[in-house]
Amino acid sequence: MSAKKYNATEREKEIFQKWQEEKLYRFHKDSKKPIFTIDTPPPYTNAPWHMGGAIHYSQIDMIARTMRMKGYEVLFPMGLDRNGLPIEIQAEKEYKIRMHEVPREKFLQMCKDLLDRHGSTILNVCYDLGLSCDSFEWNEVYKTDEERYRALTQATFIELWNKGLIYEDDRPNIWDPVLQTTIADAEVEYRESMHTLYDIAFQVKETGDEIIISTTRPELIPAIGLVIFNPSDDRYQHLEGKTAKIPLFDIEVPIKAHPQADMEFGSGLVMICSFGDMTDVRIFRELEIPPRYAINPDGTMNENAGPYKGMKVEEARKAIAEELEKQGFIKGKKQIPYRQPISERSKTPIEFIGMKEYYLKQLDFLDKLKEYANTMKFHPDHSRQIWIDWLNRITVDWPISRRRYYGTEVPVWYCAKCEAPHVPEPGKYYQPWKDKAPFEKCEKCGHTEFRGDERTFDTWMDSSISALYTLLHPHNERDDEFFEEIRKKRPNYIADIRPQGKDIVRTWLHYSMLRIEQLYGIQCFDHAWISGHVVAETGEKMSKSKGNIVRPEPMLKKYGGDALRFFGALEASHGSDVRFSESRLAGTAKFLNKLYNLARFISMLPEPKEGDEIELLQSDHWILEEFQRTWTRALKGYDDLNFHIPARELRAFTWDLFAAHYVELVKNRAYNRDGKFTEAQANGARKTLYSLLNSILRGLAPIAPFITDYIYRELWNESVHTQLFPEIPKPTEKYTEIATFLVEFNSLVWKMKKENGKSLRDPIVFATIPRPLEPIILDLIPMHSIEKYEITDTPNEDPVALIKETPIILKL
RNA sequence: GGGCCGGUGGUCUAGGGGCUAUGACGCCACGUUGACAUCGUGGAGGUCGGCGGUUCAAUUCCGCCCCGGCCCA
Repeated sequence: MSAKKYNATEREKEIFQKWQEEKLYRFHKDSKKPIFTIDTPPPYTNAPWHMGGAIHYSQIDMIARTMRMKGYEVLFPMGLDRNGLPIEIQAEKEYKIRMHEVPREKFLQMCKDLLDRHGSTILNVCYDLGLSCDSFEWNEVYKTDEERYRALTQATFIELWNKGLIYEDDRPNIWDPVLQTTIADAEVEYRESMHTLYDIAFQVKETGDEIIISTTRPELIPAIGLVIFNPSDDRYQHLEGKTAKIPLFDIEVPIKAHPQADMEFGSGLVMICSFGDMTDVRIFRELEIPPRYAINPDGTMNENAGPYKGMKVEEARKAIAEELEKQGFIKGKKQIPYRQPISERSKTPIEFIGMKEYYLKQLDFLDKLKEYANTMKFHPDHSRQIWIDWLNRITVDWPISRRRYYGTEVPVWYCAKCEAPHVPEPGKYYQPWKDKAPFEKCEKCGHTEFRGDERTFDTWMDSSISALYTLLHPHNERDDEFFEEIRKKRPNYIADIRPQGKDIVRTWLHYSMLRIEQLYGIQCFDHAWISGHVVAETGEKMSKSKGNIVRPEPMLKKYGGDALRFFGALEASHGSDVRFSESRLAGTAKFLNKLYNLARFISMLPEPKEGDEIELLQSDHWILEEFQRTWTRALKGYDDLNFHIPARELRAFTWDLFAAHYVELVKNRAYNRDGKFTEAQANGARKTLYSLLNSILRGLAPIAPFITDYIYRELWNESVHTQLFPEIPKPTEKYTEIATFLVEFNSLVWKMKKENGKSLRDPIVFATIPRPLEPIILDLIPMHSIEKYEITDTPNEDPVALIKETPIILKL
């Protein structure tokens, strides 16, 4: 360790290489240690990461390393998520095509090419961060679009099919007109914007009275099914059972009282159409009114819209509003804020359209899941509520089929004659849109020809079994024996922990819990570790449109993986968002340099060997006790998987107390050039320095794995990552006063010498030293070159006042 | 409208009934002290979002309000 500076990026590359060669993080399934399994989120491969991905995954790595240092054999796989809509959208953009207009095979290839391109960019960041996934060394990174994985998705589908949990139904679904597919309610988000609210005049057929109905969507007038008012709305009681005549279109619909009508909204009369929103869907179903669609799946108006047929929804809205206005039906217009439901995939407004789709039952499982929401451990605990809130608002089963190409195929064939559905044996990967049906003849009618289903699954059907896949394939090879064993060891859950972002609780976490409950009747996870977002320094989301995206690569190049990891640990108080700031990142790099130089100093001293005489002085006992206190707090943070605490505690101890005061205090003794101390006493200081450095390195290893390993190997020829956390006795609480007094005393001495233009080595002729520092007097005297001193007491028992009032007299 | 999280020096943040309110970044001044200028020492900078309440004592607990973020109607 001769270099004055620690060149992080250079060293880190070498160290990572060494880890690979040594297969340091290999998961040994036959290990005697208890096993801990992590369901690593396979990052989605449609775009490179911003800082968020880098920080998030380095924290997940801290979980793995923490558990290893606690004595567990850790299964920490790595995968790449490659299925589903996001990559399809990316491909459409990149190649400027529409999926449905390209041959299926060709489109699949386009997606694959893009996925391969982005995948390696992400993995390179993982290497630079020093992630300790087994997969890196063995080229075992799994991909959710490989045959093995898709075969498992299909096998679980078939199993649930056989259990009767899957059904097909033709009902209004949330429809993305741009992507031309059904989506799930978990894939809907909202965009707040101003919309025009039109007050439209309808006529009561029986009386000829005019009634006013307010709507933001006049284009849905041809799809109207009925008009409702609130049962307790006195203004409209007389309308019950009457009929409304619709302007422009020759339609008459009933008027009814219904509690869904909001008396405060517009006139209090509401038109119910097929379909404007989920409420419309519910009311149509409840009152058994046949739907009258006005919008086609491609987002244009159909023949029910009469002259507006063929127009896009927005065009029709405008045209119909204009016509209503022209004919005098518009009685009022105003701009109102409106939360428009949009597809989180295409970011465009959704419609409700009837389609035959497959559904996975989830309503029947909500009670059980709510139970799990209470028994599963959440980090931080309050993130539990995110899932509970979602569980409480689920009202429909999960539509799982998608009219898209790049995904796991729905493994169903239909009899070409009687349409009876057939599912194959689980275990193989099926592509019904191109494979020959694996059936001789129809079970129902005996016909021998089949038609394969052309749809794929919602990509969460794949992602929601990642915990299962990684346990069944501990090295990305099927291993049923291992799976059976681990199932026996932990009868109540599948994987130990799911780390993930808070934004996908209602999807990834929810669906994972649902699937494993359906397949095995148990919790998927013992722990859910939910992290916040990494946002820009201003607190805003990082987004392309704002142009505030920070890529991790340049930061890694400049400051190194340890610094970025340490920054993440320091800034992410558990569960809260992290504001990225380059200047503070640079600040953590400084600490790593400090740690390096501290180690460099210690390494220049001889390390006492076994058999050497060693005498610890009270200074040594004091700093050991201080570390005990620090480590107790740090370990508590590790126990909670809240890395902010050990990062903060260990940095403060290492820099502000150990390096700044203890090292200065015992320097003379450790060198012992003038022989003022016995060799045993000198060894006491050296021993303490070495043993504390050792503990600090092990304590920091999960957070800064590169530099701690580099130093540890230099000094002890072993990897820090095969060690355990320090075993430290409970703090003795014997020297609780020294730190405060020492810091204060040193500060005073340094200040006085400085004010008097003296060098720190210049002697102090006479000093009075407060009583609490008496135990460390042997080191304190040479530290400040004190020639004569006196110990002073003070009548005041308050330690703070004591320092102030104790006359520390210094004569220079 | 409801829920959750948060509001602490210029910026970011720790803490949590009584210490002189923590640390980082930035700023100012000085400085080669046997590991370290990615350093050291010293310094300036805060009515801990607002208003009430509980208490001998509130930045901390309670209520209301304001502001920000996220989620949901």
